[in-house]
Amino acid sequence: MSWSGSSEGGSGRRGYHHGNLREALIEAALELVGAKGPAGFTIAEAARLAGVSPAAPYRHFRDAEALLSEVAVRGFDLFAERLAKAWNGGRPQAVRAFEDLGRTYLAFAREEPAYYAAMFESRISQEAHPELLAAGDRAFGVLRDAADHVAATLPPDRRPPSLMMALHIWGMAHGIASLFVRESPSRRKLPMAAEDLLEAGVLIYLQSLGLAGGQ
Amino acid sequence: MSWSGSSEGGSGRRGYHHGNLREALIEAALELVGAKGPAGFTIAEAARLAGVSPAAPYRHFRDAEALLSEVAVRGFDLFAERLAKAWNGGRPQAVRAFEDLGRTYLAFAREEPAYYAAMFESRISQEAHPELLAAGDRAFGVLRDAADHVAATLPPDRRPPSLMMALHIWGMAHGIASLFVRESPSRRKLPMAAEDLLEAGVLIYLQSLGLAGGQ
DNA sequence: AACTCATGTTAGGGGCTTTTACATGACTGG
DNA sequence: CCAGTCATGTAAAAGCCCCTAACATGAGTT
Repeated sequence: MSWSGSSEGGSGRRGYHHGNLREALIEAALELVGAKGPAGFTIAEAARLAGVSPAAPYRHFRDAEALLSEVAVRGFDLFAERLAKAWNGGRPQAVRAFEDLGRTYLAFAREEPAYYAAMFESRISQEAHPELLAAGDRAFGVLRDAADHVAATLPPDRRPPSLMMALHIWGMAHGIASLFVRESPSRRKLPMAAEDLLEAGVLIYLQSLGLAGGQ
Repeated sequence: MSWSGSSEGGSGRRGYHHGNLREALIEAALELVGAKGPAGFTIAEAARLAGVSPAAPYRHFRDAEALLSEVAVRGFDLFAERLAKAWNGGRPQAVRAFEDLGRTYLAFAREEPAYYAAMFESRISQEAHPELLAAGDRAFGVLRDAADHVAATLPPDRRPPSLMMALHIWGMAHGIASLFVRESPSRRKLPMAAEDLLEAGVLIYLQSLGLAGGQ
């Protein structure tokens, strides 16, 4: 047989060796997780999508969890990048930029369900994949810095611990994302967009700390 | 062979027929989910724990998801019960009781990881199991009522929409539970107990709405 | 041109899912 | 009391997946 000729579907192969299997598998995994959730993804099917035998992936990943973990790491990196862009060093207005961070959090969950699922819904043991924890920390670091920056606009005697602020906002954003943005279709209905819900929550929270909320 | 005699380990059987297989399977599933996460649970192993053949569970549950869904429903019911007990109609002090609700949320995630995982980390399609959605709504109803009650202590002109309040608190509680209480061992370390983190967050939030926070 | 080794393949053991046909025995009405 | 019925169990089997081992290929190196 040997379909070594040409006409490959983008991430195809050119002969016995694929040439870029590792990347092709990551792409395939992302696609599958997006379509069927982290539980629906299988190594065998990813291999099928990449056009190789079911055993080939094991040359590049110890097991299915390792592949999923790589997807999650990339997700965290992309997430951190988007968050950093939204924050933009707190310019032009720190509080406003802080709120944008929240919108961006939810937008990521909404627009990148596959990454989001791999990152937060795939039950990967962090022990076995320390780089995952590191990638997560990089993403949280953006939020942490932003909280620092915002807190610093207050006089020292009324300044809250910025780590606590960051954790509160992260928690609310993550909770709203998990409950109302992600999850299967026809999830619980909200009377408002999740983004607006979060923005209101963040505003109420910041107001309490003495940080003027927009108006 | 026929081990139909006596001496069963609690959920044993007494002959060809188990006698209480449905319940035994639910218990087994709960145990397995607690030990290995929703992904680690299998019908075959639950059947093994119950002492029946791998096909027997299908007399009681359409498939693995249906069994897991039943576990989740029971989890939501237990959750609602605990939340209602913590709220206790808002007595003796509404705001204080409201904070207890938050502690109870996290306590549930901490003390009932198996139920919590089945409820929130098992990716069951709500379409296929509408009773799950209903059970979840019953639990959220407690929070909703509490928010109503707390909001009503404010004069109408400064009264926030109680549904929004409930959603904010639910989101923060759920986010903190998901990020810092559940998840595998050695999860991200916090500088404080998750319960205290949440309580602080709720206090800050309520304060902003003009609801005196404890002191 | 021969060698080496990363990267593929085939084959296979073991496990899970779910269905189908069959077995058992608890209950029920004559 | 006894036969019939049906819920609930079992065994067998097809299909899929995981992961490993032994072997094949061919790209890059010397």
